[in-house]
Amino acid sequence: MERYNFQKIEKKWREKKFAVSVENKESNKKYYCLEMFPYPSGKIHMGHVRNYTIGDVIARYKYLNGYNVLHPMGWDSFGLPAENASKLNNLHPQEWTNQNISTMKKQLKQLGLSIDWDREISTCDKEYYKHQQSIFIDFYNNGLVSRKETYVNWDPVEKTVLANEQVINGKGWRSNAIVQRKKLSQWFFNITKFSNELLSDLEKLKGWPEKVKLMQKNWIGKSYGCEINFEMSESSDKIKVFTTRPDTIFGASFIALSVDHSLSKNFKDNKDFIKFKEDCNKTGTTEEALANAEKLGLKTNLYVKHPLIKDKILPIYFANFVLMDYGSGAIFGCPAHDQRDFDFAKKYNLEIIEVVSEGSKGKKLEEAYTGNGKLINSSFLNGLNIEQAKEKIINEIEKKNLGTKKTLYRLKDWGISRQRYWGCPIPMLYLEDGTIVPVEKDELPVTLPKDVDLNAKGNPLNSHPSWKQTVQKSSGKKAIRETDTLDTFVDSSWYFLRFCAPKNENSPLDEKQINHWMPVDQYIGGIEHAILHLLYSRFFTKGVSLCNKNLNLSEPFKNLFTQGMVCHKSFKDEKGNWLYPDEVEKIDTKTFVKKSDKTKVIVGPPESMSKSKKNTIDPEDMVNLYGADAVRWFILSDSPPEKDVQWSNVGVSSSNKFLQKIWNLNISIFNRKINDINKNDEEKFIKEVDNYVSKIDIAINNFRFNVAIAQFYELYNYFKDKLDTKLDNKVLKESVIKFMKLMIPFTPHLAYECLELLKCDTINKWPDVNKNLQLEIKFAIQINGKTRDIITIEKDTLENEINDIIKDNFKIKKYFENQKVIKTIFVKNKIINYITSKQ
RNA sequence: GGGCAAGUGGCGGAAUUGGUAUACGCGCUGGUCUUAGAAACCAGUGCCGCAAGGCUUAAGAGUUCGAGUCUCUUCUUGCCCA
Repeated sequence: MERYNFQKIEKKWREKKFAVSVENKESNKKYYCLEMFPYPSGKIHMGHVRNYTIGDVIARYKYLNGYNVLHPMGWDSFGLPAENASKLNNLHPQEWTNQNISTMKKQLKQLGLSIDWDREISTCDKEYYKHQQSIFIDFYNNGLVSRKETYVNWDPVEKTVLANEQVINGKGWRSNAIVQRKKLSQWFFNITKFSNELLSDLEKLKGWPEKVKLMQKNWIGKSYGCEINFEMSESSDKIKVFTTRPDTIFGASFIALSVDHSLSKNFKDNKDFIKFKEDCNKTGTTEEALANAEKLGLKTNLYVKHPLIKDKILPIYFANFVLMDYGSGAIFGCPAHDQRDFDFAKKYNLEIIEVVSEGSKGKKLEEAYTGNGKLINSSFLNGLNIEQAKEKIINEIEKKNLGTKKTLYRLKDWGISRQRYWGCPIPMLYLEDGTIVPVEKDELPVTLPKDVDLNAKGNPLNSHPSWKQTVQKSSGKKAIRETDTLDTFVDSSWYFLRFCAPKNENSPLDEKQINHWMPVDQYIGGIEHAILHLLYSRFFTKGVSLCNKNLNLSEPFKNLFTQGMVCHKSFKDEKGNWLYPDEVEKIDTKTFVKKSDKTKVIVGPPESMSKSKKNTIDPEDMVNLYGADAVRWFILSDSPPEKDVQWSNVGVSSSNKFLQKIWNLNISIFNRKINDINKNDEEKFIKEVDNYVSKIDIAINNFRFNVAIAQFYELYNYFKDKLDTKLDNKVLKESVIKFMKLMIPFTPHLAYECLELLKCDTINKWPDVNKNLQLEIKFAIQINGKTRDIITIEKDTLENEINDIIKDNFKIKKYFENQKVIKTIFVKNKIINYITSKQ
């Protein structure tokens, strides 16, 4: 028997561009299957293999079920790693990126993915980013872009702005330098214009994991509270204070202001204040940094009147934990019920008045109490719970004209300026008269210059000798280009729209195609993008709909699936150096040694594959050794797709062996000689196979690929037993054809080869799925809730028939001796339970 | 500190959603074949017990004829937010 030669056969089908699932002209059902596109970092990794294999199973499954399937792929190809790599290798980011794309594309093709490569896009390609600039200008013209002075996380070594997630424990993620606060003029997308929609539309997303929706909800962070005006004690000036806990107003003991509060101008020449402001700017801007930093304050000589307690005055401080861009830049401190205020009050010896109590009176507070309870020491609020008190105090404040109810979101506008070269230039001009205007659309694209010094500190576009000098076309006025580039999250916030018509020259967004293909029916990617990428994409979808009335989109991704990571053991030698898996040799089940000198190796637990721990496995090596089908099969078989999977070379090797067995099963159909056919078992056999078809179909639909694969093993075992029976070869062959069709989404090369061999003429049609075909079932007999026997009976056997069947069952009989049955519970096709008691 | 998941053999995991716990795979053990090994094939494999049988889904309680599944308490792990 000829062995299955995966090298030869995978190559054959790859070259045929087999069943690329794009168009299926007869059908009008559409299905848009999208996996998160990769950053072209060099080579694909196992995470990509898992992500794209899952997507491919779905795309092929839907295609076989008669859908027109859009299954595109592209490259998220702008970003800092290209700049860093080019500094190391003296290679231009463009060339480095192109090389990586070409390597990774070859590798993806090896996996046999049903991707429509005619729609390939790359975000660093000016054919892509010119459209992005056009969308930016539309957003600008529709009030979705603004320019604001804000504090940013500044990395003093990299001389660049860091996103919050790039700040780790107050330090830059790359440089490890202590991050500073720096005021910069930045471009923003006004994502907060959609705060409420972004929150409420989450309810529409029935096909998203609850976990992701919850994370988004917390990120947007809607809360309500109120603004209260505190009158100064020495003048009629007022300070507007925002709070989410107006119920604690009677516990207020001080006012804290941001150093940027308008009142600070009175102190601009005060030495203490200048020093204090400098100190504040040494802290980062993340909530975590603010929470962990020591609470510092600077007392002023000013006081406000308490709005509800006659003759009570509160001191005013500047404080480092109050930020101008949250609320109004001023808070009232209620130390008893806010930990920051508590720390502050302890440090500066301020009054701590308890106004919410659990009931355990008399105890001295060791920390702020933020739990539920009843109001005390609060005049007309006494006795109410927090929610009631909030409502009542807000009413009272509004009635007395002291302030207003406000809804507040934790979500902030999206800062999109980056002081970097390898990104999409922001198409804005600064004219000599100080006005700022967008580049005119017929002047697009604003392309990146090729000759740039990446080793210069700061922004390379800014230090370029001539690039930023230009003129405004219509007026001929001299202008300076914006030298910041866009955050690369912008690039990935609309690529799914561009895939609908990637070659449309006239418009970034082809209305007809977008209205046809959108929303994405299934989006698949890592959980690490649960918040930002998905939120930004949702914002963009709403943004482009606002700018273009012919687009009617509210949400981009109908169904979302987040797959788990690929993990592997890590290895360290005795000195603590990380070792690659191929530097290690297995001696027995538990012992590993270093290949080179046979010294002991310490084995670490399975962890997400990472270059730093050297616990990576190169997918290309695996494909060369075991074949793409075996790699695909293994990565789907070993764990549910939403959970982490542990890579195992033994596992992929045994996948390869199983595929060989499948091949042998197909070959044996041709070698099988049956003279004496017995028709009796035929019906049962066909129904049993159809039952597996149904089970596998359900498993695929529910993304339970590991379960589907277990069913495949069972089905194979079932077939193997039938080879030696008197079953008609024709019947067997028809059933093997069904089997191979079910395999297409998982192992397309092998499946198509087998189907060709079997001369199947409905190659791209999924087998019919008929449910509940089983004729016989296993049935449990219980006595007092304990299973005493399992019998095989015809489906839908009735209770009295069961009683007859088990009458003489010796396993059961003894339990009825000296007992009477007092109750029977019968569940059709499942169990019968006899409850007995002594006679 | 708050929120959300999860905890099943030596390992990855399954269990039709309250009805046969441990499917399927890996590993391991024994056997056939082979000079030997690999591969392939056959058999076995939760724990205790010679057996009949008993026990078992992190631990403990509860609801139920019946709980891996529901409720409560505790412990452990992971993720997100602080």
